Amino acid sequence: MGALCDFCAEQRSMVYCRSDAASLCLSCDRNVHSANALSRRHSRTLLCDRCFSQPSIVRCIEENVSLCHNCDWNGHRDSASASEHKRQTINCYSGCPSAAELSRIWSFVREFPSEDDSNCEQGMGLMSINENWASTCWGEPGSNSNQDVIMNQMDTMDKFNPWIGSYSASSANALQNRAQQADPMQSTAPKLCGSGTKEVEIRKSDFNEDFQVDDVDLTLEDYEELFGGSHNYSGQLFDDAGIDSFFDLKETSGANSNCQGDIPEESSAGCIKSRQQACSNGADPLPSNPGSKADPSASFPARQAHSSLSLSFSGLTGESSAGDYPEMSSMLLMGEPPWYPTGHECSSFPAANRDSAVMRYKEKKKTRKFDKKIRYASRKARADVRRRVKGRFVKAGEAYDYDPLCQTRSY
DNA sequence: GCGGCATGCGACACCACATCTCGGG
DNA sequence: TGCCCGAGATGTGGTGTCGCATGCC
Repeated sequence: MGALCDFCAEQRSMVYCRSDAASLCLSCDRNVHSANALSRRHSRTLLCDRCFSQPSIVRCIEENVSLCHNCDWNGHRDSASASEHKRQTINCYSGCPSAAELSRIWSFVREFPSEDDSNCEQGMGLMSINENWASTCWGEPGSNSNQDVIMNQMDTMDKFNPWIGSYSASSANALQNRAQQADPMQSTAPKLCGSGTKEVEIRKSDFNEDFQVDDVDLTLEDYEELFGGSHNYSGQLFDDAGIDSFFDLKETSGANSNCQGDIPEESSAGCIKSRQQACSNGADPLPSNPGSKADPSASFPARQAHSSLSLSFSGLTGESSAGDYPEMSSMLLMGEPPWYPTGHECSSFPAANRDSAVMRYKEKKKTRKFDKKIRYASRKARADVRRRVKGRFVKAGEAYDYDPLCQTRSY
């Protein structure tokens, strides 16, 4: 039995709307997202069958369950047999499709009740089933945002798999190995990376494209700051205090760590906090002014030189975009590929645990600071359709310059 | 090195009103 | 104890404004 619908609290929730941060039953999903043109653009996907709290990104054919990235990763990473499970990416959708349409795009789900579509104002006219989107397609494809990076990665995953729109753990591992083996800053030679089921040739140019190196936000140095100081503390990452306690530890011990030798005198937590502020800026992920506060690499020249793995993960981070792309922030976290730097002197940290810790840390940080939480969806819906003058709400009936129900704005 | 100016960016106020909360009957 | 009612508080999003930080001359 899954979670109840966040809206009616009666029906079992089936889909997850990231824009509303809500799990909804199909009926409420259609009602809520047929309210206006804006809400119709919300991208939704199936709810994870395991945690019932995150949007699912893949369908495990073997287990016949839809899984979010976290549950997928946790459920398939360890067992050799489980890792070979065939998984199919789950498309998201917008608009207010009928049950039949949903059944068409999610053919594996047999639970869609047939409902009358009459309550949808414009029905399928505005519906856009994003067949070509990967499971991490929150937002509009083609926009210059972090999700493109995710899309690239998902596309990359598909390349490793003979059947379109799906991937297996082996291919994910291949991608991971690809990230681990390729040194984008130096080597350009092709490398072979065994996937377990298929060998693929790794071209560094592809790798670089996927990584969006220039899009600086959270670099691997952050990871080193977070987890690289002394991995003897790894166990403490998994207690309730999570990464926060780790910060405390690092503040007291980081100076003596091999990995912290080049760190400026300010505390690691302080560094990260300042970076978060800079990253949360997000309005201009590519600051035109090098050396500005939004350029973390410029703030840490010593550490930049310290690590040859100063790749940017900016496109994958939640904090970089949560403010600007709230509807996709969580998805970014969940969709983050399970790679991480290896070969570093401090990389004795178990890889899987480390990835899990990173994910948990980001999730916690997101909910703590960067995700605007909509407490009352009804009020949001009301505000979405309320008319404004220069951004201010106006009385009903008064002249207005912004009609949210109209696609084109007049100023 | 210092001051003035320009620029960029974050924080915040503003607006209406449906909804929520809470105390009293 | 539970219900009802009314007053007050709350929250919602787009835009403009202000102040601070930074860079340049």
